[in-house]
Amino acid sequence: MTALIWFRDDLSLADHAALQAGAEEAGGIVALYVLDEESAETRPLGGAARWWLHESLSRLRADLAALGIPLVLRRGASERIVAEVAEESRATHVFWNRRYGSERHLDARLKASMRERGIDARSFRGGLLFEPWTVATATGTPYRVYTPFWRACLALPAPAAPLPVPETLTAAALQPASEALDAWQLQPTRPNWAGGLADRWTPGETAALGSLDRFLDERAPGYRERRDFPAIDAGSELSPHLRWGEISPRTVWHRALAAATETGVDVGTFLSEVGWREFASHTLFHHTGVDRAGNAEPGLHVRGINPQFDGFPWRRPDANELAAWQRGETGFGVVDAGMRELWQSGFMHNRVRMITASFLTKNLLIDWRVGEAWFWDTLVDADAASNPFNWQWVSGCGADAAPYFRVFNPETQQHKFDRDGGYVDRWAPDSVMLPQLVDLRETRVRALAAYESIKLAPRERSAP
DNA sequence: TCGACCTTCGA
DNA sequence: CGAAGGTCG
Repeated sequence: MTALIWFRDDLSLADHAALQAGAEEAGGIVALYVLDEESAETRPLGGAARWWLHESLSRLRADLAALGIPLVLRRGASERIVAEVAEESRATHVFWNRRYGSERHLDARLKASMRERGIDARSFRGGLLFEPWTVATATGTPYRVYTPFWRACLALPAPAAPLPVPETLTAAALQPASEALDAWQLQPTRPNWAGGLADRWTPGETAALGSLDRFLDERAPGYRERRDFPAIDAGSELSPHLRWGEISPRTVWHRALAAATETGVDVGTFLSEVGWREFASHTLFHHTGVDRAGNAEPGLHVRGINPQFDGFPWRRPDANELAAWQRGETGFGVVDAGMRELWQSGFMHNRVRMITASFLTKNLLIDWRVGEAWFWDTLVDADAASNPFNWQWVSGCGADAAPYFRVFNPETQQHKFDRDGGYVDRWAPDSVMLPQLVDLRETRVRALAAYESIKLAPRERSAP
């Protein structure tokens, strides 16, 4: 009896339901990771995510090796590879933890074809606190507004306690050959880029737990008051670890509540941020397919949730403007600091993400998907649900009827949240010398007019 | 049905 | 303090 455990967005040994089931039910384990850049349902990884994946896989491989289990690495279309590896190892069981985006359709097909061959193929709870089909309004529809969504989640039975790392694992006798991790060339070729990522981040399960503990010990007490100021390191920095399932949200949830009980610290605001991650994934689950394809335009990978915005008069991206935004050379300090923090470290402070996104979509009037694609490529925490969701939220074309007239003013924001200039000085001290790319007042008026145009006559607009 | 409400605001 | 318009119960 051999269980093939297919690792995907769950690169950990703790709270891994599929691995736990394999340890309990089968005599031997085969651990597999598939780099799938072929299937239509998977979105090709961005550069920063590829770097993270390389590091995370090498740590998972070491952690598994310490328990006597090799990690088999294969590249190709998931359905073909999993079938091949199951065959090569004479697997009787194939177990995995659920995914909730478009990939779940691929998973469903694979499960059916495995079962046809008499293999016990099963999926287990994945990287969410609540299964998306358990959260709905009184009329059974998906929530479109965050606050009632999260209230409903909190009224559900608490998420299951995280599972421990299995105490004993036995390697299956037949271990299929693995490709070499280095041969996948996940590391960026651009000199120095990976250096900036490595300076700030340590991927892997051990580091993830360390970040959570440090956050709960040191940062949670002041989190609510300090989190909006980008010059202060007030966040948990857990987002890339959650993205790859190096830590599960159930572990975060239960440890946070334990800390609250122990020390009385308020973790409500922090868990509510985990709630936003949850909301994005649930929303994507209910708008199946928007995370993939459907775009004629090259480089844009996602569709919008709200069809009313299909005819929105975005300006054709001016190459100079777009480059100035990407490089952090707009002449607006907090925008430039944010964009350079992103490029140099693979991350951007949450509030600054909103400011830079508002600047691109409102002041430059460039399609949110252009910015989404840049963030996808450069963020270590780039997530197929959260990234498009948050871009649409900021640009006012998400599921909720957002107040589109709410245009962030980067100067006002900088004055409010970086008054002492700590953040701008750290990342873009020369920004003050640069000419400002746009007139904030004129471009604000222009954006409001554009939004007005689809509101008044959504059907009269011709397709772009 | 209807009223309270909507993460992150600009002026 | 006003800026829409939809969501939710």
